[in-house]
Amino acid sequence: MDDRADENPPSWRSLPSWLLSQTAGHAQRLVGDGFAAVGARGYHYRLLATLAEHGPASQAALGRRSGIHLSDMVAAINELAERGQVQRAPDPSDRRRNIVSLTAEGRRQLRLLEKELAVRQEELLAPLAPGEREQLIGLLSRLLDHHDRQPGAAEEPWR
Amino acid sequence: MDDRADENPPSWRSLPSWLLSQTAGHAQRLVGDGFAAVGARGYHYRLLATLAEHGPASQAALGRRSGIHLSDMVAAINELAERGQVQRAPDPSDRRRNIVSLTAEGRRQLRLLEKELAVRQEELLAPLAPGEREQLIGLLSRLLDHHDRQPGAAEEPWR
DNA sequence: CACATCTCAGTCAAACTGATATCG
DNA sequence: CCGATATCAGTTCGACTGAGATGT
Repeated sequence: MDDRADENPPSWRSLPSWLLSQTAGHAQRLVGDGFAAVGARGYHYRLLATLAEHGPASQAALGRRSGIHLSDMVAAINELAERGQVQRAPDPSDRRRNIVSLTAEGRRQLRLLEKELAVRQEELLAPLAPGEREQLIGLLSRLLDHHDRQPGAAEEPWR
Repeated sequence: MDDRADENPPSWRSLPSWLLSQTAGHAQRLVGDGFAAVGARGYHYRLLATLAEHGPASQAALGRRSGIHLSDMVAAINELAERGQVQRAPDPSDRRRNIVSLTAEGRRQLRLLEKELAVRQEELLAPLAPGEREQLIGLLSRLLDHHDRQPGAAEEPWR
């Protein structure tokens, strides 16, 4: 009695914040599916990539660099260790620490993940021409830089 | 012994999918804070806006138009009803249905939310010039259109 | 003692699944 | 019996909080 062709786009559909969360949703689904196809999650990739870039590190340092919460590191590292992609070893010079390092298997997995990632970025940006992709990346980068540096700026007289 | 100035940006920071989810995160925080300042959530706004645009409707129809899951509608409508912003009444012509409609209070709240929303969009896009904002909106709209129409195209032979 | 590190347990928000009762 | 509607209960995922044990 009431629907079918009552699909006129809702008023909020062109709000920047809405566009961002919706496209981000699609992006996460695409990339998430890609990772899942290789039995991984996004944070696994971030962890492996961080290890490849900076070399072995304690869990705390890894957390700082990869932006993964310390409390989630335990489980994440366990998962990677079960699959033989990383290796945990006590730090002889500081017994509080576990030194986490990439294994050969981990390097192989990272290459797989990077391949998947590239495919999915392509899928994500499919409707855009090369120049437009650059534009988008540039605009988003500026937004991100701005808001990463101004965590809550202005507003409150802050304490 | 190992960090401090080891903050060179991670390799994935310029991936479109990463930029999207990070900026979307900031956007949701901004908008969410704005709504919270008036005691509301995002889905409250969507509900009120949908009612204002299409008029009174059953919960099922509301769900379809606002993109809110039926299973979440009960709670959402309860919350709005408690605040006197919407009103539930049985549909005389179909006793399965509740007809939900906006109250005067609901219209007032909607105006407040729209004002907050505008302020936060401005904050979100602060670093961009007017022309750039249009560019961004255009590019994101095209991505969203594309992926909304191709829910997962190809792949599975669908059932 | 203050502080860093690792671990575990629990919260929260948003989107989703499944089951049930009711009604047309 | 099929299908839509409303409700309730539970799950998943990510990001986060808090508390603890251990070590420097």
